[in-house]
Amino acid sequence: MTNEEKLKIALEKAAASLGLEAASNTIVIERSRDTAHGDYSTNLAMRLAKQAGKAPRDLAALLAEKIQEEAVEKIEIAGPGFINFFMKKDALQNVIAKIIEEGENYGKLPSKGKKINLEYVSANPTGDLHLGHTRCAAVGDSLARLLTYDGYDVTREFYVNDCGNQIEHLGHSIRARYHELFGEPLQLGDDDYHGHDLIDIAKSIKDKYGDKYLADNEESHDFFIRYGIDNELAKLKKDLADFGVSFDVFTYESDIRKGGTIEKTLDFLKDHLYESEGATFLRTTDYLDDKDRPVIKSNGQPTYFMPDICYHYNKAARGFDHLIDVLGADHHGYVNRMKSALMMKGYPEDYLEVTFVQVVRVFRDGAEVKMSKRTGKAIAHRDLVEDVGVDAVRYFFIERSQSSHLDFNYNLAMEQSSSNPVYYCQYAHARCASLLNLGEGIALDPSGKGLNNEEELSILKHLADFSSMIEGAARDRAPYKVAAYAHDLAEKFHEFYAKNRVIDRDNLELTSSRLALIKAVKIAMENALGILGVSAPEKM
RNA sequence: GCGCCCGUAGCUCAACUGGAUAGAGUACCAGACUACGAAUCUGGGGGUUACAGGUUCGAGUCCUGUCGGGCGCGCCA
Repeated sequence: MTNEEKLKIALEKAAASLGLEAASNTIVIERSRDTAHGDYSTNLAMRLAKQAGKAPRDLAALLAEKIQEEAVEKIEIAGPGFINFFMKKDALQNVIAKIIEEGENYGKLPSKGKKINLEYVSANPTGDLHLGHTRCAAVGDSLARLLTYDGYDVTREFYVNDCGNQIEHLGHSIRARYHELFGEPLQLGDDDYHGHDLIDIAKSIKDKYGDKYLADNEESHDFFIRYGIDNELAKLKKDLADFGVSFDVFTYESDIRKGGTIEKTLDFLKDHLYESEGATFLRTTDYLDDKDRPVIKSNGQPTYFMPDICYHYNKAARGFDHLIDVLGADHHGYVNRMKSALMMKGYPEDYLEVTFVQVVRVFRDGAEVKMSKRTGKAIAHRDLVEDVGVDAVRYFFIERSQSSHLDFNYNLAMEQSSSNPVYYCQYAHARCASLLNLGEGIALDPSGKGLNNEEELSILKHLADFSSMIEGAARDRAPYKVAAYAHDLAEKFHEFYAKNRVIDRDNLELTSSRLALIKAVKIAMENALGILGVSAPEKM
């Protein structure tokens, strides 16, 4: 049981003994920001003051008297009525043995027995990844690792849109480049893809098949599309894999559509459909939406929304307890219509959760670079990773809450890549490794004996908070909190290192304790960086 | 015009979901390696939390309005 839980129970009992009602969810235990305010604090007395008909400070004193909890060293009343808890040190020191024993599993929470489907990136296979995808990939992948740590059974999924207009344009664009290679003038429309990567694809077709597909017939039409999708998807997979991002399942829209799924789904939804101006609309306003949405265009073709409904029904049918989509914030209008569609099939409103990743605005050479796959002007994910490195890029995109807008200065990122805070964390890890190497042969003492100074206690407290940090970060879908934790840990370690000598051959007892502490820090750092998808090097 | 997100130090962002003196990084200034890695540490300046009201013991956080920015507004995806 964590300290927070112990204190909650003790407070609940204390309140009850005074005849006050304190539901456990109204009891908030916080880590004190200032060490002068002890280890934990609660505002309970202030919240119950009205109910008790007493001044907050007086009530706090009464509560404090009634609290019985062994791990508490002393209690103080402070400020407007805070109750501050000072915990006994021995419980804190146990954390070292626990970390060393559990190793890479330290901080992992027991299985919740719940399956989550997490979909992220799902970039269309029509061109290279840009920095918006980079942020979604970093956030989605870290979120998957974080939720796994928190005890969920996570399936990582990528949805491949291999149907529709964009794909037609892809096929047409490659065909145009292919014809260009045979000396014909380039014929690209406004809606086609102008990126130069398609030239390489066209060249590879010419190398492999010569002039076989110059004829304008159905076979060559389908060939260019198929070849384009396969090549673009292979590139996406490689770029993501090089970025440390992988998926358990790739679901193709073309597979979803097989077997008349769209027709069957329309039939299922028939009570929610109506015709207007030749098109078919879904009455999503009966649920959460502010407008009804077209599912079949007046030309008889389904809109993008229709197969998306089928896809989400498909995910739901696979037995997940919860669905999470990580989407760019420009899709926010999409969430209510999809939730509505799921509710038509009987799923609760919160079955589908959408985590939005805010747009990245990119500045280079003082001007904003607008995202555009068509014109090929956007900054490519691959170029950034090559220029700055995987660890620095991942840290940069995970460091801040994904819900905040991010202005990304490309020139600055290049200049500052060597001062990226990720190295601060990695350096702490490498220092730990170095110390453990130097101290090889000295037995580690994980009892925590003799670790009493300010820096040591500060590290111990932080280490003990690992699990509650995981819980909070997972609950808030906030991998950036793991980055903040890693940075804090590094800071506390560097501070300790600067003020204390670890290896002292004349004091082996303390050295043994400190080396065990170092070992624990190293493990915690490696686990935290692992969630971020950042490496933990032994040397730098 | 309507809806969603946002506005915090020169810049990029935090603030444990309403708590105590609003914190980090970066940039700038001044210090610290003849003992374990200076990719580090110590100290300093830098704020009317866009603005104006309101709610209460307490507001960067909640409510209303104003200003400013981004995104989205039935047959593009």
